[in-house]
Amino acid sequence: MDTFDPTTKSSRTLLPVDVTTVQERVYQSLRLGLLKGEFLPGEQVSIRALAEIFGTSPMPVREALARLIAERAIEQSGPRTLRVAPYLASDHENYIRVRMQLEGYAAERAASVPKDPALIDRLKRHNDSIAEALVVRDFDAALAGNQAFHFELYRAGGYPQLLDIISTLWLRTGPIVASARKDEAMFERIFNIGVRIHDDAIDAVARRDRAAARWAINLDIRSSHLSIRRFYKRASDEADGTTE
Amino acid sequence: MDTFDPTTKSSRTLLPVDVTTVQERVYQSLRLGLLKGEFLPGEQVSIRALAEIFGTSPMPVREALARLIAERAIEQSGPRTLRVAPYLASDHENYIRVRMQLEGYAAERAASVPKDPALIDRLKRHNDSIAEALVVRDFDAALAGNQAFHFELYRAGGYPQLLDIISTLWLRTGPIVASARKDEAMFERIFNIGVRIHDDAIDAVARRDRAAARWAINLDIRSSHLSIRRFYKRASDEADGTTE
DNA sequence: TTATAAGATATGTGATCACACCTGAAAGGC
DNA sequence: GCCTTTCAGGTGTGATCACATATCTTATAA
Repeated sequence: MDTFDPTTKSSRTLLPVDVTTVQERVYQSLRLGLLKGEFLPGEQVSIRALAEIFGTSPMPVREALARLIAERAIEQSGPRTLRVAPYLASDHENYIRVRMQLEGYAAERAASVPKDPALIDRLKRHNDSIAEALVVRDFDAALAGNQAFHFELYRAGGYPQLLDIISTLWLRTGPIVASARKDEAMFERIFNIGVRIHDDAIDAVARRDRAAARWAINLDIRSSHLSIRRFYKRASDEADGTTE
Repeated sequence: MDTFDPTTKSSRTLLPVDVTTVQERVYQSLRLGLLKGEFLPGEQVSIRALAEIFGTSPMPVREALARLIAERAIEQSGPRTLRVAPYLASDHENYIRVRMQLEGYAAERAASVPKDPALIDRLKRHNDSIAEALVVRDFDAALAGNQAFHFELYRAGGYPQLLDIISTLWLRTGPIVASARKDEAMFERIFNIGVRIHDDAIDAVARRDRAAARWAINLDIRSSHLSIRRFYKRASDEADGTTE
């Protein structure tokens, strides 16, 4: 057998090269960008412009965008125009309700799993990282920590399929939440409240109290939603004021 | 103004031509095929082969498949191989649980909406169409009627977003359910039971009994699931028997 | 100065080609 | 006869080109 067996030559320190497809990397990059708030809701995107940024041909971008369109993170606003899903008050309200159902259920599941001290520890660390990010006003890190906390919790429930659906919902609402960071004071307040609610959620999981876990997560979703809705309401009011 | 105004010339009887994109039609066609059971779970699909069937270039098929991959209806089983999502017992079990959460919630919502006799009438018609299809053993029609019934119900809940998520779940489990039709006796039994459960669901909606509506839909999902799981169990047992 | 029209630019969509790679069967050697 | 090798066909992937059309800019005329 003259084939190369990586296990016998592990001393070589040759790391496996990134073998994923270009399209996949573009997709992941766009996905991360959407979650980090690098795109504004309703912002128009162009295949060629993105291809230029990524340094690829338009082809991989096209397929990545096709996937994002299927996930409703990108939408076709016209015959030949693509844009990030915009903020629509009533639509967003519905997404929040669905998220409460799904994420509440996932939290319930996480709380009914056998006790896992390591899980509790990881959740606490994620939550601490949010608090630490807030004191240095690093909102990118706070956002990332929040996401890490929630998905750590949902992953504990043990449904990869459920996690999958939840993550597409985060992708849709991602730009909307992230771009509310323009109001730093509000953003800070959201996360300060969030950290406390997360503590309650951690307690609930530690006590294996399913109802309390669901309740905490639903409160977390709803409370941040209320602030964000107010943010967009104010923004649209101001826009009305300046145009007339 | 020399532009053509369709409203002033409506007497011409010229119907608006289908202006949708080729990619969109291919996508819808594949989607319908998956739901109708024209693809087997785990069946390998090829871009070029499908393009030949549709009479297009590979391009629109590529993008349509990219969308279906994002919806997890098609998956990449190898470096350069695409296939319809296969049946995996544990995965399917999880999908059923998620479906019960989501569709149960949608049914609950439909039952809490103001009374709508027209809705009840449409639901009854869909359910009758299943029963009628069964007596002539038209399983395609029964499958379509079942789908029409469920989505009519969920649509009544008034969450387009929720409907959207549910429909992607149906797309994933579609080939699995549809190809169980090979066992006609079992398929007939599933739908005979289903029709009765649907009656209960209709009653629940008419009475605006949210809990009963959720219970009926969950029973419908679970009961058909149990039969289908047994079908695949038997199929894999037989496969084991023939190979050894 | 304003409104209209014409041109330039940029858009997604579809087709075609090139490529690396995997999988199959057939041909060769033991 | 059985194993190995080789080669042909088919695969998704990426790049490039052509096209119709929407949008924005600029020039022209009132």
